[in-house]
Amino acid sequence: MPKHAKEMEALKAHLGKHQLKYTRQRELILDAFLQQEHITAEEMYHQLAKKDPHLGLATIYRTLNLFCEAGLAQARHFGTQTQYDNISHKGHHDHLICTDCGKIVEFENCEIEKLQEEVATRNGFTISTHRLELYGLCGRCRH
Amino acid sequence: MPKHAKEMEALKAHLGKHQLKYTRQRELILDAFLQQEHITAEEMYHQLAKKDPHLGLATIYRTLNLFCEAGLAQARHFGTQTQYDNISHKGHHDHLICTDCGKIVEFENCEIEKLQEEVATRNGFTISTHRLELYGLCGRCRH
DNA sequence: ATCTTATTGAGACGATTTATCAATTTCAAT
DNA sequence: ATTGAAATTGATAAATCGTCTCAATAAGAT
Repeated sequence: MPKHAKEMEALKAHLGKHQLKYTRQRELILDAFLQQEHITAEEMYHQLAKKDPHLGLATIYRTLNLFCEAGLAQARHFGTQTQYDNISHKGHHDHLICTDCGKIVEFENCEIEKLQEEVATRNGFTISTHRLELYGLCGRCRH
Repeated sequence: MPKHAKEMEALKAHLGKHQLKYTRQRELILDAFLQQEHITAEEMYHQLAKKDPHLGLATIYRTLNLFCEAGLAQARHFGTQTQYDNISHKGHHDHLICTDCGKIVEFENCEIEKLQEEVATRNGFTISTHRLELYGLCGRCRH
């Protein structure tokens, strides 16, 4: 049984529903993508540079956007680049960031997420992912 | 007394501290900016196109970035563009963002903020600001 | 008023992403 | 297995967004 059978089925379902085709390139990109928490198109391009067949950068972009439409990925614009987040790893997108030394601490808090759901429901939204960043000074930099 | 006296003072304080100058352009852009919840550089460029003096797009970008450094604005990347959020009266700015149509709903939730403080304290951080974005589908786009 | 320094506007530039298009591949129907 | 219509690919051109450059101008201290 392949490593990412569940996600591969989800992709195939989406392809079938939209008269799209299952290609070797899409399989390669899916495999690489599911091993990451998040990745940019450029990073993936270099990661897969040596694979056969050779993958063009345009194909990487097209395929990552396809994953977004299929519900496997979510694009997030950070700085000048676009990060493609792996939805199946979701839940760990929260960060404490020290504005002085740049230190980043990851955390997860179920209570906050419950409250987020409440806010979303109250506004008619269905949340697929979120991003929470707390900026401040870490213990060492406060002195 | 000018409409945005408080914010203008905050800007002047920042300018003074960094040997920067208070120009007619910066005043115009500040006035326009404070009347918005959030705006892109391009939108502001068109809004101010008829003003005297004429404002170059580069100046708009430079000035909005200056506002970020001065703590009056916060940049947020959505879609292909950068939104500059007005954080001058609200100390924070939380968003529900529809990933389909781009609709943005603003909200605030004291309980979430209390929990954020707890997380920060537990990790030795002192928070100065934060960013919370919930991504998903709005009611209209869910069908 | 003068002088130093920051700022401006216009356009060049750089980085990222999308559009174009001929050649190739998929896949359903023979 | 072969065929053939339709989707996909890779290379590159083009578009988009934001920053950089630089000569001219404006701010503000002396």
